[in-house]
Amino acid sequence: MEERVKEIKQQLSAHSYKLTPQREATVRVLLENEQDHLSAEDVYLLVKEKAPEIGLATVYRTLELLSDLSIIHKLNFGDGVTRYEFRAEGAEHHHHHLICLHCGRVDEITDDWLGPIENRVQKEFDFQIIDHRLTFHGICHRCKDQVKDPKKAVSSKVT
Amino acid sequence: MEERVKEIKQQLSAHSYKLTPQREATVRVLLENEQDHLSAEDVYLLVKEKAPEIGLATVYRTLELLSDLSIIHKLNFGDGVTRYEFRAEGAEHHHHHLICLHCGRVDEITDDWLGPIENRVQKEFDFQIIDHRLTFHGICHRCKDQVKDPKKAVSSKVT
DNA sequence: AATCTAAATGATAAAAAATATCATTTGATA
DNA sequence: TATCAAATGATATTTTTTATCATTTAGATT
Ligand SMILES: [Mn+2]
Ligand SMILES: [Mn+2]
Ligand SMILES: [Zn+2]
Ligand SMILES: [Zn+2]
Repeated sequence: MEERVKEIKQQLSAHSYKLTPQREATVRVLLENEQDHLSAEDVYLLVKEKAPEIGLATVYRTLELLSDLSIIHKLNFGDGVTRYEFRAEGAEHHHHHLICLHCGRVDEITDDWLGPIENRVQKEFDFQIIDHRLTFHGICHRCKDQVKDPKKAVSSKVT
Repeated sequence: MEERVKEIKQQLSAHSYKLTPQREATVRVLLENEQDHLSAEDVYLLVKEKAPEIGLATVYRTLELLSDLSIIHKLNFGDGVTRYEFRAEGAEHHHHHLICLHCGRVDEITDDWLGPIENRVQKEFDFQIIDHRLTFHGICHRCKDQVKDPKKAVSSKVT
């Protein structure tokens, strides 16, 4: 935790940004909720608990900054809000997500399974891949017994 | 074109919805721009050209209806607006997209390349897949000569 | 053809998310 | 300690989407 914060401080200084108390509080909230996918509003409410004077705009600005520096990733699960998550250590690409249409939970595939497909894309489309987004929508293992007809679980509300 | 419209009319009636003039105009705009990925605002402006009296709310309602009936797909390319496209004939799943970070163009992979990965997901995660979203961000074949260092083309603005 | 009625529409208000503005504060450096 | 660009907080504004509601319409029923 402390090491991660220090590391981020260095990443910021490397680009001559300061790790202000507000930024540090935001970073800590993100680290403490690393397995979640928090929205800016989520982060704001959590940061307020430890730094009540922080403004929403600062949270947005900090998230944007961390995203620009590739310290965190911006995510969009099609529910109308941008979500954020820490980027794993050496992760080259976004990892994959499994979104349950029944309970809403989000699971992760942290290994990159797209290698072979990306080779095909580069070859067949002459498209140089920089990053990707892969999300599966379906029924998670926790819900499978409660869902009789999975085909009826509509994903049309999700983009 | 006429057959497609008639077919959609039947899909609507099957759920006791009417193909009103406004809905038909909207459907025609979507059909005439089938290879694009139009936003609601885009559709609205195009529909206005042939049916100037239409209201924006009606366009939103129509797009939502067509999406609920799985006649069109809702898309989110992380640029802040929801986009829409006709669903291909027998398409089970969303097709894949290649988004160029340099020119913004969107190309498509209409074949479903995710079969093997989906099998792994179902097996290893006990997750029953209903649909998926796969997008690649990178440099398209048209732009590759203009982009010296593709690694620098940042995708951090995109969710 | 005239009447009826639920569905659909258009205008517009409201909500929700994100960004812009600007006066004030802060923190690294001299 | 004084300086000053960077950062912040409050809040206005923009943008996208949804909700509300009075009015109109399409299609069924006489
Ligand atoms: Mn994740
Ligand atoms: Mn497409
Ligand atoms: Zn579930
Ligand atoms: Zn391009």
